[in-house]
Amino acid sequence: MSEASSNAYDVIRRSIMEGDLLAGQRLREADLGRLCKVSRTPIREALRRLESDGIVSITPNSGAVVTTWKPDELPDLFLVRATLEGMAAQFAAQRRSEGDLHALTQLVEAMDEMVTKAGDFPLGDGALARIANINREFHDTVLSAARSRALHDTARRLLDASVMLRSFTDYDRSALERSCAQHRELTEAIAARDPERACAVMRAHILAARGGVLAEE
Amino acid sequence: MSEASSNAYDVIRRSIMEGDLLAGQRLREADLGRLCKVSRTPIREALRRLESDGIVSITPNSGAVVTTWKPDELPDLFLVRATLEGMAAQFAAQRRSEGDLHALTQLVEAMDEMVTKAGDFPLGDGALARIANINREFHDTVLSAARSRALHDTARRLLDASVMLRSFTDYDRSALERSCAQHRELTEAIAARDPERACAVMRAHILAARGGVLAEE
DNA sequence: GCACAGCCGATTGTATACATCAGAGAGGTC
DNA sequence: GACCTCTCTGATGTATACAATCGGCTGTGC
Repeated sequence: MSEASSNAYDVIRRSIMEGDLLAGQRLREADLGRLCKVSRTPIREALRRLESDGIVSITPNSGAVVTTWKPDELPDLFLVRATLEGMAAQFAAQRRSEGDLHALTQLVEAMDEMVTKAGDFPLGDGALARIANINREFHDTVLSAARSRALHDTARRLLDASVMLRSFTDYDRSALERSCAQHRELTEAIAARDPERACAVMRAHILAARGGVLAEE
Repeated sequence: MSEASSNAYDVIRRSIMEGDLLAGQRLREADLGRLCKVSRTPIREALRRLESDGIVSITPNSGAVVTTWKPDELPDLFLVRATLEGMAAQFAAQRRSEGDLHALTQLVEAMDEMVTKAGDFPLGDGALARIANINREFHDTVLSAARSRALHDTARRLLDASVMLRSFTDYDRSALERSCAQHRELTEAIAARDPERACAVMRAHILAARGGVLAEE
């Protein structure tokens, strides 16, 4: 797995996260093999890992597709995410290092810049993909700062699933600015080692996204 | 994956859950292949799935071992589990079917019988493995009754990790009886469609197990 | 006696060939 | 014309052969 397999895993995962492969799309092993320039064996291992990550669904003897979520499953998804990441924010406020804080601050700045300097709305795919990527890294950094293997491994799956939904797609300027402001406030709470506030801000932040997804239906 | 691979997955998983393969033990592909009577290919796929399930750890070019948990990781593990399964119990109280209730009742009866008719303590491995299995099924049934894919998929990993710890190992009679009583009370709360109580009982139940694990150190 | 380099066995990683299965499409029957 | 069945194609599932890598052992030099 040292090279071909983990490389294939990264390539496929990125393709899904960045929206090149859309939900429901069929993933043929031979095609992916050509894409990653390896044989089917490491591709199959990558697909199995992605399945357990929850972003690919495999039907025996039939093949793999990018995982789809039914609209009525989304409220629970975001609620569970809000609970877990809220707990992570709480722990992060208690256990963070200076390095964590530095990383969070940089990610807040980067996202702020992307949003404020953004041109006309709706944004192009490139800009949205970059913003989504920064957003994902921010949340992942909070999860790491919580210093809990159980929490990190568990919450990352849900974070990935949310990013996959591309619920940013038709975010308008005000929604993105609110999101930035919440990231900034969360970073402040973590910097101030205020666990309750960090938890509350994170919950509010994710439940806001939940509201946005529900409104799309 | 229709046959050999999923079969290998089940065999290895059961072996770990039932304590035949202990934490930290090396899992050689060739050995497992002989055990399951298949070639290394499906074994490798099973191991990759088990890794993402969190019960096997794979080091590239080095091999797979049964996942170990450091003592200082356990409090968080049980706390996250308590939160997720508490939420599941809450949803189960709201969304359960009559079938769910029937299954829970039967599992409570089965566990009760195992514990009350149990002979001298400490119990033998066989009796403990059966009790652990019923316990696992009970919790899994609650997760299913919550009717939430995000919650079920997420919480099952932590449940498996807890079962793997075999924290029952030196449960005495009183601890097992308390566990049974809590299962019974939880079933009552779910039957009565009382979400807050169901959540509270589940949290108390899991945090009791957490206390037991911590006391072992 | 100790440290280090190089070899060797064992194990994992990858590619390929073959077996098996699901689904689409043609052809036939009612 | 609708439906059923059969075949056939393309994909996945498995086994095996080969390549790459790791860890321990041995033997040498100091």
